Amino acid sequence: MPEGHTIRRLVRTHTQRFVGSSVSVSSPQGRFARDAELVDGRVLQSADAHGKHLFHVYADDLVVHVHLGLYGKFSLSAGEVTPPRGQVRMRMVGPTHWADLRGPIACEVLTESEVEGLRSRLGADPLRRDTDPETAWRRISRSRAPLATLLMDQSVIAGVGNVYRAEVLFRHGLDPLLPGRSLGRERWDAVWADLVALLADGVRRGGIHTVRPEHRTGRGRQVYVYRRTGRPCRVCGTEIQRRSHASRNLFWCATCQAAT
DNA sequence: TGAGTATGTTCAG
DNA sequence: TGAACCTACTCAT
Repeated sequence: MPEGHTIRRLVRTHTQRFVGSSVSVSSPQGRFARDAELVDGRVLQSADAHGKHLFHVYADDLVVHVHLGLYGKFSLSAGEVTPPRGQVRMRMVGPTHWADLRGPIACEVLTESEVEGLRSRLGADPLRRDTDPETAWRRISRSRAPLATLLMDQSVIAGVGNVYRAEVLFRHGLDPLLPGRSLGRERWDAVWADLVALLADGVRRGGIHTVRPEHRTGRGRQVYVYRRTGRPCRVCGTEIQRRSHASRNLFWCATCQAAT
């Protein structure tokens, strides 16, 4: 699930397997071929992420920028490099491992200054230590837009997607349609702290698990409301609701999330 | 095997 | 607001 935690895990993996080594970069599919030539054979200096954006920093001010979008996926393999299967946008071959990227919405080479420009348009990232949540609070506390819109706005908070949005609103009993400026400072502080903890947990576990121990039932997906339409709320038993909000699915419990 | 659906973003109208 | 991008998974047949 490519929300912020997925990208952060890629940073970790790519740092372990490729950083410090010369990497062969190619585009079997062809759509990244011209840019791949710019970095092919260079040493990967670092990997980084801001929200859902992934950056591979090579020597000479060249950065591969990847955004997975809805479908994008990296695979990682060790040992013998096999012929590409399907549409491989970018292939990276390091000394011990190789990775294939399929279906991203963005895969391009940028300069450091272009990366700065891109990052300046992104909001606070709960997974970055250097992030400033005050910038997000300023936007939210002045906005008439509903929390459901603000939480998914990458220029407000970077890295939160539809699953974390639905789950964090539930965990704080917040009506998704509550205007940002009605939230209040204390509740915002709690929501932000929870996002930091939830995304960090997602990085550790490689999946989104948001249900507190006292509400868990068996195994399987551990979420409160995301894609649980019509099923009973884990807390109060009310049927989980679904509606389309700005062309995205929004899930919530009308009983637990009635707070105004 | 095929239909339906999805975690995201951008752009046209 | 809807289409496009173009991949993988689940479920029904």
